[in-house]
Amino acid sequence: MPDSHSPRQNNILAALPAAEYERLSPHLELVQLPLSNVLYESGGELRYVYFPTTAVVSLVYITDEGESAEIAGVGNEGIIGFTVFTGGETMPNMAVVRCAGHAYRLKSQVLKDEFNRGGGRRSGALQKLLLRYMQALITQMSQTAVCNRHHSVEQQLCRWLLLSLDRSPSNELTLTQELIASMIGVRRESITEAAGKLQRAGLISCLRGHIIMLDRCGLQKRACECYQVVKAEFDRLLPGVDATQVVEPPCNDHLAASRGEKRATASHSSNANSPSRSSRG
Amino acid sequence: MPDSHSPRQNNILAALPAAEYERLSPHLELVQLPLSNVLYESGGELRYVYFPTTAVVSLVYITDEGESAEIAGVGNEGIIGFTVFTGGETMPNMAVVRCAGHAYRLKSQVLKDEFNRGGGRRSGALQKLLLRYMQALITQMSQTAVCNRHHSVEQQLCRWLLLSLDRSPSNELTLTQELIASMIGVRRESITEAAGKLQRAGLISCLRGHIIMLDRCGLQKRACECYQVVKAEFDRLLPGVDATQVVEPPCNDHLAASRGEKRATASHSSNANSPSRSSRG
DNA sequence: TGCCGTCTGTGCGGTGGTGCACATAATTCA
DNA sequence: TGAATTATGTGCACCACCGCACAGACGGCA
Repeated sequence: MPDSHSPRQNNILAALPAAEYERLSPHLELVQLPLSNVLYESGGELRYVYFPTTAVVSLVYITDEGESAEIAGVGNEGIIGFTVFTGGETMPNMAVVRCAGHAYRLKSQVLKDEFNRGGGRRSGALQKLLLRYMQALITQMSQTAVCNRHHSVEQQLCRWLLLSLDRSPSNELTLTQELIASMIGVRRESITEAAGKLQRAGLISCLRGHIIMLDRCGLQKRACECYQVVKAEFDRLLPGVDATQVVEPPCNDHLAASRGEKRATASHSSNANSPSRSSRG
Repeated sequence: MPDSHSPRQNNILAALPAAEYERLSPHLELVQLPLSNVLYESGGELRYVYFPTTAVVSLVYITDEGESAEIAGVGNEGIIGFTVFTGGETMPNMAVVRCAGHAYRLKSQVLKDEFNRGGGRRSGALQKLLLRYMQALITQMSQTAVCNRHHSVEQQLCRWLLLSLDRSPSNELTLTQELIASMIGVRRESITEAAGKLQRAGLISCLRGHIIMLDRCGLQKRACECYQVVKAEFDRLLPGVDATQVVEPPCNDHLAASRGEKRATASHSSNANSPSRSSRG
């Protein structure tokens, strides 16, 4: 909302100790990211890495048949362009701006140098932060895979909206159902139908490219577990500020705040327990 | 086939320069991994990391409803337990042995120390290798997500078989259709049906817990692009030996060897090269 | 040899999502 | 102000996969 920008609005940059931040700071460049802007293409190298502040970017894969699917989203908690420090340079997916906003960019080489710097035997704080973020990103991708396999469009829509709104400074998203459909990887009509249900239930309100969240708790109740799993891992792994930018009742009354004693039913550490897939629903 | 084991059968260990290998070597411990053995549970910490040689391990997530889905597989090209060096320690998924075999294990702390060592300003070879492997793993997870969304059970079965056989020293897999179903995340009957088709087409042969590949090229033709994408990234990112252990005609005649000019359809827009002029009101 | 447990194959109704066609509502623009 | 454009809502036939029930088939073992 405020017109003032600071790199510290990005959680990774915000968590850097002064010395490292000062080294990067002169190279950080504020850029505006309009909706649908492409930060890198499938197989394309990155001249810059991006630290979103208010923008949200999707990692998207397009199949040979032209179908699309979002792999993960990146907001002010993360960075676009990890291939720069993992060393592979390119990826088979692309990065598209899903929510317009701002980001700070940095020449890839600058990040690479700082990542490998880690003077002495203690590795640098930036490296530690980026590695932890990588793990959080992996969790998000894993959950996308699971969600794509097992959960309904409505559940996925709820998860997607919540994860997007967690990264948004307001209760509103500016994007069309068509765009959401291409992210979740289903028909536009399927989103219309699911959104209609949520609307009739008073959870959201849709108006030509604007979606307003009216009842966060309601959305959480309809979302699949994937939302909580991802959010919990982000909160656990990533430093400082809660990803949820807007102040809101935490709504944890009915949610398993103490997640983590799930398995156990299926298998025990010893061995020979094939992961069973018992009942459905 | 040979009864002799060596840590160098794992590609990461094989690619280590002598000095680093010698440091790790005394701590490497050969372990046998029977089918369905669980290396770590959801949310469980790892006392050891594992470098598979002949075993193949799946990262699997079990939903609250008891449904399972494989996130990625790890064979002799990789390592189980990356959370040790990303710093998060635990993950919401579990690691299960999908193909019985051997692996070398290493105390987590030893790996952590070596990872962070990187004496001087050049980071260590192990760190470089592990980071590149992370990227390959991420590609695999991404493709799992895409595949779960858009491709048929038959296509996914082909992909899964190929990726498993690439890591196997023979043309045969020892596992039941039930197990495959739990990995792909579908009913056992769906696998039976798809496998039946492949069998009638003469591509594979199934006999009570044994699957033999008869026609690799035929499988590749029926698999979705995901197999090629993952394999190409593994070949590109990971050092040395081709993951395919068995000598086999490469079968690249009909496959798009020159992948990489795909995207474009969805969105365009010039790259975010223009620094925002609103950088300060 | 015959029994039994496990693995594989098959049929059938049900359902969630698809692909298409088209109606209606909001926004832009002439 | 009206027309063109874009976004959303709805109906319908279709299909892949599900859940269930059950039949055969193979292998281990007494």
